[in-house]
Amino acid sequence: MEHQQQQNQQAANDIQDGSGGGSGKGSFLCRQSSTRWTPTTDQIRILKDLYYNNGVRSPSADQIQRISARLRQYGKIEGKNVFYWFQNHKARERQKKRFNTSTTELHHHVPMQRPTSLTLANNKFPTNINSGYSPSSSSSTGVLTVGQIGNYGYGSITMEKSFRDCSISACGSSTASANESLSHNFGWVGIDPAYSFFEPKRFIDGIHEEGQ
Amino acid sequence: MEHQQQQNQQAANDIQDGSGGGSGKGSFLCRQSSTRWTPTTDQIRILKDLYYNNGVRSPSADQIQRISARLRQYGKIEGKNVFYWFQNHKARERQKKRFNTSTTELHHHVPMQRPTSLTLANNKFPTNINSGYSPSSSSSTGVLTVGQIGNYGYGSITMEKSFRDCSISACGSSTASANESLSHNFGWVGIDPAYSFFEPKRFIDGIHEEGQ
DNA sequence: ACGATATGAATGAATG
DNA sequence: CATTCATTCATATCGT
Repeated sequence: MEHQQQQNQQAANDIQDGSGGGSGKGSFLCRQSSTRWTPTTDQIRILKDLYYNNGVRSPSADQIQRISARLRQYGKIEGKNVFYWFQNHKARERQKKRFNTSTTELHHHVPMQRPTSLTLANNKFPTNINSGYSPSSSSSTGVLTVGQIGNYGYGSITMEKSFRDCSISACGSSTASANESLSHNFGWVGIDPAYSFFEPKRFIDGIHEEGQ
Repeated sequence: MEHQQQQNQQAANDIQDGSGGGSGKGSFLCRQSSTRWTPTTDQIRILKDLYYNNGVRSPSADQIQRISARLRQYGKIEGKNVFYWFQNHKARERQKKRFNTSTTELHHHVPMQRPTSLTLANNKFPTNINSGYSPSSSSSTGVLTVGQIGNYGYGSITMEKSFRDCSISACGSSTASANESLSHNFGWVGIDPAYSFFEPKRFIDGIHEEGQ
């Protein structure tokens, strides 16, 4: 994300122990050969391309097959990886948005349906996530228009992070009003502290065993 | 926290690294200090308060907004910081507990990178967060905090989208092989407008193999 | 300075 | 589609 961290660890493909027998995760050097898919840079690039430049959000099973087949040349990959990738990418995008926007007026769905494309003339649906994105219903509507997507080049997808700003507001008051005591005025968090009752699950710490 | 280590260094400061000429690590011109959020003591205190005294473990997006807004008084913070904080705190607590639980001679296979048993029994409960305020029985002084948020400097977070993507896709053609992304027609992705929906379950299920 | 540890951030995989 | 868990990377800090 902000700054790719483990993206460089697997620049080459063939990360995960492609060796059939194995599970030789113990191998030094190649860490991560464990169970989880480690996308290569090429794979990620293509996935993002599909996501941002082609509006692919929830590819159909069929598309997933094709995509994974295509990505397989850059490294080991399975259909589910593609599936999860899109799911996660989309979910996190939305989630982040949710963190930082007010909830007071949350309109759940803006019934904005992306044109079934094929209009190729004025077909200019949001090319980047910043612009209005089509909420729901983007699921595999025939988005692609095999003909031409136009929009080559990543001119717009560069949302980057654009560091908030350099202003470092002090917000002094180190101890000024940092006195939220607690147990009483947490209305601002949304929990209801007014009653002494509490959720057994939450408080009884040693019990809720999340085996999972 | 576990045993506060940097708790004192940024007591009031205006968020880490005033840098400027600091050299050292920052040394980036305007880059408001490091890339990563460094919670202030007040922020941590409140977070722990919520965690231990109010049972907040996985705040909803809604709560995250409120919390981060509230914490912003004490320093720069974004929703994702709160989100990650709770995620991490919960996860690590669980991790530690895991060790503790299997106190039996589990010596074999401890893939953990850091047992970190050092601060184990120190602070896993509401006992003392650090500051000297009394948690549960805080005589409910009219704290009022919620009512008026100072909100000094930045009224608007304006944190753009703050997304990933910067990593590779944009212009860095690392391996040069995957060049079809931009100048390609994605016909290979297939456009199956007809049946669009796709059962994840079915797909995932049949996919769960592969492992080799 | 280094090495170890604590912890913020990211993301694959699941589950509801 | 939302949430959560597990893992892992990255970096700030501290101890020696």
